Formats: sequence, structure tokens, C-alpha cells
Amino acid sequence: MSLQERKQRERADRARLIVATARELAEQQGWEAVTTRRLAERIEYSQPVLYSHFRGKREIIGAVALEGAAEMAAVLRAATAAADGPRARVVALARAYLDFAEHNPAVYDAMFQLDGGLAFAREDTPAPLKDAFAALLESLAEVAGEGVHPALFTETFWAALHGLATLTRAGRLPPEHTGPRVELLVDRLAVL
Amino acid sequence: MSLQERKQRERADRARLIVATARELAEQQGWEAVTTRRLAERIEYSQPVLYSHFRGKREIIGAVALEGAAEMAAVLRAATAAADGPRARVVALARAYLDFAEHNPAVYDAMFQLDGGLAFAREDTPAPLKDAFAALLESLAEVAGEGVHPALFTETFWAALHGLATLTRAGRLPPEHTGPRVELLVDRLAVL
DNA sequence: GACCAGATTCTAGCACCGCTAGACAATCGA
DNA sequence: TCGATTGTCTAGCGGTGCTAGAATCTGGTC
Repeated sequence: MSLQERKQRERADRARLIVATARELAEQQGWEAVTTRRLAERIEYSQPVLYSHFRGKREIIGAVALEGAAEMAAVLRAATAAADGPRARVVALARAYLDFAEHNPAVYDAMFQLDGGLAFAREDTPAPLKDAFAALLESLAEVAGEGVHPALFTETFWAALHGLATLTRAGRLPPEHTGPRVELLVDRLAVL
Repeated sequence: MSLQERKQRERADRARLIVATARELAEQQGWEAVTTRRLAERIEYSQPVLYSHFRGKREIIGAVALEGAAEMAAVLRAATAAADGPRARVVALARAYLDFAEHNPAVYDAMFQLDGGLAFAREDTPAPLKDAFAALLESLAEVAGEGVHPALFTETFWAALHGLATLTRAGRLPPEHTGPRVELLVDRLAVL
């Protein structure tokens, strides 16, 4: 059976190659440049090969989003683990979140802006997405304050971060004052 | 000169028709359904006519965004004018903002999500956009708190609302708890 | 080693997209 | 009434996501 196994492994490798290439291309030139033709050319296969791995472009975006969610969860946990005290942890979390969005704009778009065909905030939500939310919740639960449900607090805090991230990157907010905005957000929203 | 005036008026009418039709179509079937062919068909002219009024699809989206900004400014001012006391005003503002986003999703997308070729947060920002931000600032300045710049506070509060609006509509946040989230946001962020 | 069956990959094409050149028709001033 | 100008249309370009069906390559069997 080692032959079939090898084939399966090679197929999985190629699927990963497609996702990695899509991500790379999106980060380099934006998602509008990620066309099935260009993608096929970069992986040195013809277009239909893409469709033997994914149902369509949407599913490729979804795969990039899942990869990104796993990464983001790790980044957030690493950032908070290195901080001392509740306030420092929340500030570190917020900074790490916005840094991730700034340095991986295409991945961030795939996660929260584009249609990757993923289910959110439901039972059948893919594990990486649930885990990224869990990473937020772990650090934010301790500052939710009396009588406020940790999940509700996390959702609200997350929404604020998401708003800052997207409005800044879309040129709707000048990027100079991101620091003070984060300070304001943390000092007002979190109960320390 | 009344003949030339009439022609100019008719041209302006047709430009408005294009914008109104684009908006209508976008609200009915989403922006991805707003193609130049369909738009041309609906206004009962051929495609090139669109390009005699607008540089391209992007500029049409921009026109819808400007129309939306003017409307939103009016809605926000009306909502806050009818409320008594600082907290009631801020709550009314937040609710009105989220309501507008919920009931005019395509317009909201044109304003903040899509590329309408508009300049934001700059000197040459179109008046309606500046005015919409001003409408937010008018009600939020009084609750910014000591030592916090009203503009900075407004930007942050706005970002939080924008995050709630977009994440909810994209299915990233369950819509049931929007009320409590807004309450939390107002009670924590605003200094009453 | 030759052959066949099945899996794999490619070529070529569909219907659609935003946008535009150039032909045509309607209108105006002389 | 004629010529010029303005307005509008037809037709087409190069691109998109996606797919049917041809071609090729591979592994197992005689």
C-alpha cells in the first residue's frame, strides 16, 4: 500500500502548494491578482488541477483563512504569555492582533473580509477559527469585569480591534495614532 | 440658453438615475450583481453611456458612497437630536449607526468596504464624508472624557461600531446579542 | 516485453466581466 | 437644405471562473 500512500502524500503536498502559492501571490499583489490562471501557472500545472483539489476559488480563499487563523492563534498566545499583569497582557494582545492584520493583510482579508465559504460562530465552525477566538477569550476573560459574560466582552473587544484594523488599512483612519487608540480602547473597555 | 440648460439638466438626471439604479441593484442582489451590462440594461441605455458619466464602475460605487454618507449624517443627527442626556444620545447614535449599516448593506459596503476611489481622512476628502464624521463627532465629543482628544475618541468609537457592523453582517458575530454589545461599548467607552 | 484499463492531466471552450474604438444617427446652426 | 457636431450604439478586446472531453501517462496482467 506504500504506493497509494505516496500518491496521497503527493496530492496533499500539492494542495498545500496551491494554498501557499495563493497566499504568497495575494500578499504580493493583492487578492484581485490571484486568478486561477496565474495560480495554475505558478504551481506549474493547468487550471483544472486546482479544481481537483478545491471546489473553486472561494474554497482556496477559505483554506488560506484557516491557515491564517491557526497562525494568529499562536501569535496571540505567544504575545500574551510574554506579558506580566492583566493590563500588559491585554495591550500585548491588542498590539499583536493589529500587527498580524498589518503584516498579513491578504490573510486577514481571507479570514474576515472575503467570502471563503466558512461558517463562523456556529457548531460546525472549523477548529482553527474556534481556536483563534479561544485565544482572544483566554486573555480577555480576566478583564471582562463583574457581571459581563466573557464571550460577550471578547466579541465586543474583538469587533473594536477589527474595526481599527480594517479602517486603518483601507485608508479610512490615519495610521499615525494607532497607539493612542489602542491605549484608549484597553483602558476604557478592560476592567483592570 | 435654456436649451443647453435643459440638456445639462437631463444629463444630470441620467447620472442620478445611474447611481440610484446601481444602489437599488446592489441592495437587491449584492454588488457582485452590479455589472455594467445589467446596469446599462436597467437604465435602458447601452454600456458606453455609463462611461460618459463616470470613469468606470469604481466611480459609480464612489457616487453611491457619497449619497450614503449624506444620508447617514442626516440619520445620525436626527437620532441624537431626539434623545435626552449624554448617555441616551450616545446609545441612540450607536443604534442609528448599526441600523443604517443593517438596512443599507450595499451602501455601507460602498462607503467602507469597497474601493470607490474616494479619499478619506485627508484635506481633499469629499464634503459628505467629512460631514458624516462630523455628525459622529458632534455627539461623541461630550463623552470623550478628560484629556482625550475628541477626534481620537470618535475614531476609536467609530472603529468599534464599524467592527460590530461588519462582523455581524458577514456572519462572524451572531446577531442576537447586538443590544448588549452596544450597551457594553457605550457604558465602558463613554465618560458619562 | 506488449497490451489494456484506469487514473491523471491538458487543451480548448463556455458565458461572463470592465472597458473602448469606430460606425452610425440625430440634432443644431447657417 | 446642408454640414458639422453631438450623442448613442454595435461590436469587439483581453480578461475572469469554471468545465467537457480529448490525450497522456501509469500500473498490473498475460
